[in-house]
Amino acid sequence: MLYHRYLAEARSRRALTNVTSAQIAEALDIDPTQVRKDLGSIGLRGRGRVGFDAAAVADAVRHVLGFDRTNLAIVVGAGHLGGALIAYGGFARYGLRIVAAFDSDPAKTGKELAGCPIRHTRGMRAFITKYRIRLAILATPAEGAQKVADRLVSAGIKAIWNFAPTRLALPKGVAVRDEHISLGLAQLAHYLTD
Amino acid sequence: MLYHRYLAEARSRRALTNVTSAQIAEALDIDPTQVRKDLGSIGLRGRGRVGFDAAAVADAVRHVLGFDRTNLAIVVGAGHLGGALIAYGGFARYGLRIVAAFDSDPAKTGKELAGCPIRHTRGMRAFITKYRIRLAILATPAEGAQKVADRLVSAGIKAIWNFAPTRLALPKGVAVRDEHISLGLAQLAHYLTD
DNA sequence: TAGATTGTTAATCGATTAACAATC
DNA sequence: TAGATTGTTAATCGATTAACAATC
Repeated sequence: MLYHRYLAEARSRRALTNVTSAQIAEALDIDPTQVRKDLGSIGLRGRGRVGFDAAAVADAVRHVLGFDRTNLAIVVGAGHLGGALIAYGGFARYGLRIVAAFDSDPAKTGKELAGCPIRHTRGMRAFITKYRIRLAILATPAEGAQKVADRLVSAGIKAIWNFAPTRLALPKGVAVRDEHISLGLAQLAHYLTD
Repeated sequence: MLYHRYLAEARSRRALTNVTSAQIAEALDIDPTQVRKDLGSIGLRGRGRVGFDAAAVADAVRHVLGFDRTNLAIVVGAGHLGGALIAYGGFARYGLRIVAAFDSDPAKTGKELAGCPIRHTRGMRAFITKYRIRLAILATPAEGAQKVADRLVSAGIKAIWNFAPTRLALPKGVAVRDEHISLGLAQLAHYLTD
């Protein structure tokens, strides 16, 4: 949901206590009725002539999105992209804590990046088991991705955030979210050729 | 569209000459009728009992997506993420050619990364004008993003691929594609808390 | 009270799916 | 010819929008 970002921004700009469905709708470019329905569906009631309690909405949205619970995660693949994901501290406020990165290249392992240790993939399974990691961020090249994913799953990973530009075949019960960035590129390229 | 990736993969696996709407639908988990409609809408006709000419479909899709025309692009922000985007060579086959990167930190400028020169943002406007760049990839922190975007637009940029975790306000006529990665995270986090 | 805003039901719109004659 | 697959029209489904009485 997009509500989260809007609320975070709006509240930081000015300390507003109430927000109407019309305001949210305006900012997000959707229908006010839609906003009222969404908010209603997660148990929020507004007040006539006043609107919704901004803080309550923000909290409820955070809760629904799961951002108020911390998930431990590992990054696999400490190349440029993996490094970017590790170094970007912004995931913390979404409840994501990257506790380690793994790479098969000994030249990369043994160091730290932004406080995050980079280990060799040898120890990956043991680490996952030991810390009961359920979420893995896959930032390897496309080639090895499927193999790595299989290993992750067999070690107990329940959700994979896939940045490798390939489609993974995974058993049911494991959630995957493909971040195929090139799709966005397609839209822009299309626009430019008009 | 997702057709592109499927076709590229399918054709590399085995040299197939014909492909049926059912096959594509199966692989992409959509309805066969949908596939026939989409293909029909871009002028492709299939043949009864045979299907579609795989090569023709691949070409037409590439054309519609604009991947058969090369777009020059610059990256702004040569941090971890910017570096990842530069180093990842995969955009070339989508018709994107990153010709330079810009950063305001003198410690980063003057070098090359994967054959791509990293320059100081001072010279950005002149560069955009000189090479008639229309597409910019924004990989700065959220804070400076809006300012950078404004400068890009005033220099003639027509499309911005925004990786900065913020919403940009831009004039009409400039296309923006927000790559808010955290949305994917939200989905996964939600799954894990079930 | 008066009026803005909600919650919800009904209507519209579009997209997805089913059905089937036409085609190769 | 026989049969698989298409192209397209019709039906279904869901999501979005409009309308309006209830509420604060």
